[in-house]
Amino acid sequence: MQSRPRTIPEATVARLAVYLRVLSTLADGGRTTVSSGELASAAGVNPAGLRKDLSHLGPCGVRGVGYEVASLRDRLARVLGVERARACVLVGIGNLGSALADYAGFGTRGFDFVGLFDASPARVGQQIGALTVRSLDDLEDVVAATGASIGVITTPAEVAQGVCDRLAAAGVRSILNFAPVPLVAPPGVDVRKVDLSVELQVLAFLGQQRLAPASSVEESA
Amino acid sequence: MQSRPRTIPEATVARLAVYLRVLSTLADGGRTTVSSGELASAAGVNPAGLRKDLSHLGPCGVRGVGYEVASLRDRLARVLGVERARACVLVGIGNLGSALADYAGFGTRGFDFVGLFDASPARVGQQIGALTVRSLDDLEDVVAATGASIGVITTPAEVAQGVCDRLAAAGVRSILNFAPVPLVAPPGVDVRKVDLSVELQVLAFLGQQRLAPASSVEESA
DNA sequence: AACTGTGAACTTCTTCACAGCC
DNA sequence: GGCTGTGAAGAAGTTCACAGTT
Repeated sequence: MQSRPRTIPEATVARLAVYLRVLSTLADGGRTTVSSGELASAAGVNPAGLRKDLSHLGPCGVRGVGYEVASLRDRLARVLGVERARACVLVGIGNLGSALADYAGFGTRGFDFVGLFDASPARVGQQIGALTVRSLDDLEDVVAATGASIGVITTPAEVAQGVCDRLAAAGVRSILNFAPVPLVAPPGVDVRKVDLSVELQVLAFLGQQRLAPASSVEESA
Repeated sequence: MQSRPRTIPEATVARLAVYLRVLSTLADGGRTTVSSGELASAAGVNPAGLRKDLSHLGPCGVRGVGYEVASLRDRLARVLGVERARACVLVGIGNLGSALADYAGFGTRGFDFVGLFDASPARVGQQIGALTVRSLDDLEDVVAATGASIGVITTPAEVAQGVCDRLAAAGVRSILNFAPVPLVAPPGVDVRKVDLSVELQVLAFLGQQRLAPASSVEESA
């Protein structure tokens, strides 16, 4: 009664989200069909990998022809759950938090920010987009009232674990953490981390490693 | 005349940056030695994996004892190149760009922002931290004058490729791209991408997949 | 002829288990 | 005894090559 494997690999899910974006652009441009090669090149991946990614959803294209842009787009949107808007709360309204709260990219992809929170009285009351920053004291009430299932943490590292605990206890099931500290959450709560300074550091290291391939990793004893 | 392999895997480099941060915190707290288990737990990784990561640098610890906090910290800092400050330019001073320009985490990790650029006259002249936003027209001059080797792109997707081309032509060797579009760069120029809406989408999908493990990936035909 | 879907080879990353050293 | 360093096993992800379909 079920032909597809139930789980899609994480790496594939990330690429599906990229394909969805490319397909939306193509559809807006009036394009009706596209081949794996063309789609892969627009998404920055290998064509065979793209086909393998799509194969997790079952047959998506027509052999000898390619993929139908609009229907593949809709299928990806359905699989990724873009249709049903998911309520998100964001804690820590510093520079980064403000940027994310205002980031238009989220709204069109199924995410609906329903609460912005900060511990600092100076921040509370501030208006960002359509929302007003609220006191961290209101966190549990808002999560309960909105049924928010996703939380984003952009606080300083020192308080991130405490915020994580409160989000999990309030019923949030998925947390995106921008604070530079690993968080532990109870079973049933996913945490995903984005570490901006690590990204820069990796980039810089790989660049320097590429430039000096013949020398040892360290030159001093 | 060279005992270590010349290349460190990318996944390992990312974790080394995390270990460095944890070690700095431990050192500031007065800690002198630490075991792989403790360090791994603070970094959110498996102890055996941590030891394997460190093994790429050669022997780092003392068997039966552990690692010396300060010396391991210094060694990681040296390997990752934190000592020599690297000049970075940032293009696209919207909300996200402003947040990154102001992000204190970069300064302490070997990155020195030397130029902020935006195409909009309304942004030019704005003060962020110690820097003034400059016109995009000045990009090549500033890169040449400062020898910047790293560029960060936080522009809208439509102009990101053009900015990438100009950065590469001006001599930037490593680019961190926050625009939601894959960039192509000439050989010798690394591009690394951070896609915030993909991160949220993956998080949301994995959460929903975990909640519905028994049902098929899609329920409608 | 063109292009998808997929088993198989390959590479990369992670985890394990234990030898070696303090 | 305790902990590091590492070869070996295992898991995950990527790429290839081609069978299958229109």
